[in-house]
Amino acid sequence: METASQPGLRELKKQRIRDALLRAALELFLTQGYERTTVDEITAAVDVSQRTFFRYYAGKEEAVFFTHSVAASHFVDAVRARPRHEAPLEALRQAVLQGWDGIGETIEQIIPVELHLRTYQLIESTPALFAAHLRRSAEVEEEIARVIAEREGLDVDTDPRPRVAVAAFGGVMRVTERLWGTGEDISVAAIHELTVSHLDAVRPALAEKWRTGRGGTDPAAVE
Amino acid sequence: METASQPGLRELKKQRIRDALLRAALELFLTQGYERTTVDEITAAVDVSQRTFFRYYAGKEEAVFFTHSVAASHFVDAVRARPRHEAPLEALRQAVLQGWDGIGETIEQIIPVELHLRTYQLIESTPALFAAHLRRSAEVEEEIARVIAEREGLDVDTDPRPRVAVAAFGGVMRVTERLWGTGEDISVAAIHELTVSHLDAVRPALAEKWRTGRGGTDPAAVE
DNA sequence: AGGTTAGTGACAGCCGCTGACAATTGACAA
DNA sequence: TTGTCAATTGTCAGCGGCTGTCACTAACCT
Repeated sequence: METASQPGLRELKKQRIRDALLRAALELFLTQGYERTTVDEITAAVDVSQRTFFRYYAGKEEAVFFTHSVAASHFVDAVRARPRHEAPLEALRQAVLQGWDGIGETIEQIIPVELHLRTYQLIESTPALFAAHLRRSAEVEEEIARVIAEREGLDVDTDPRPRVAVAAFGGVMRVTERLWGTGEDISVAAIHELTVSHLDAVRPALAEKWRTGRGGTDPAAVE
Repeated sequence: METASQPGLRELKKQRIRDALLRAALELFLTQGYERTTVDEITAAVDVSQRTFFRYYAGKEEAVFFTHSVAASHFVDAVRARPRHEAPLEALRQAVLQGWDGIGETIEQIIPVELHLRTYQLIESTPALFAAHLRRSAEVEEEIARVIAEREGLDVDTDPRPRVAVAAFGGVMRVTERLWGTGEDISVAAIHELTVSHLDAVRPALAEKWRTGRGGTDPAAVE
């Protein structure tokens, strides 16, 4: 139950193993593929027993999403920190962009950012991981919906708008991630740009008259 | 390679086994829970070998989503059949409602509709199934996005609007399903009503000024 | 009737994952 | 330092999902 006072040899060892397992797992997943990598291979690379792996991570899946969990909670915090005068969609937009831009500082303490960014490619190309990713995203969205409801002084169980807004936003974020993750350029700049252009396309996309504003670079179309 | 010409004894037997396995599986899943039901239990109930189950269904998961696949392709067809003058969102809305209202005729030929509707509760309460459901939905959405793009004479890879519109719409549909599937009333009427109210809440939810239109029953708020 | 082929059962085996227990090793006090 | 206690690990056994293989049975076709 210690945080940063006296790491202790025991705690240090644990941290080292946890980290080694994570790196070994990700590296193997990224080179051989997720399914083709067995837990035995991972533990062999770190020289611990298979059982030990499962003591640190609930399964292969959890290793893949370890850094994603960190990023997700940063995102939730970012939404909470947005000024109240911002409209919900605007707050979400800023929080996401903020999350991406700060992904370096957030993740680098655990693993090289590049490794983290590559996991998106892995996730998008591995059905089982893609499914898990969507499920996790859904959980985050439920949390965000409650935050938004609180911001606006609403009850999530009475007013559908918080969940609806977050669901629509989340849907767009996921197509954005997918396009980015299946493309070649996995840079932060690329995801930032894609996010902006997709969010700018939301209102035009929901409008009746698509023939009006062309493409996704038209900012104030409709309404 | 036959369709409906001469069923043949062989084909009949296969159909009987496929159906028996499906019913047994769903019934067991719904009574004992998905994870707590083993394939051996399912095959024991039908009196075939475990191996045979895997010859008909890729896994337990596929059995759960068997009828969902049928419903999904009906939905895609419905979108294709919508008149071209309808705005994308309107076409999607009509197609979904149409799909729900006709779910009886669609599914009843395979299993009792009630069994199908109950699978939603199972899916929403089983993380592994929920994840799989989201993944499948994402696949359908990609297909729908292409249909919408074609309707509007656009290129999905150039204009972000088709995917964005479908993603936002899909996100809302999934929160709708979730609310419905975790509630008590799993009637078709209930999902129809929830769908309508959530879709009506989309535009208000994406507006800047939430303080204006209250709740999700305000039809023409904003814009 | 008899050869062909589809479909099944039986068996072996891999892999993810879990429970149980013994062995090891760090933490802490005498 | 040394002994005790508690935390961590390795080992072993086993379940369940899933797959490959192969012999066997039963439907199909002439």
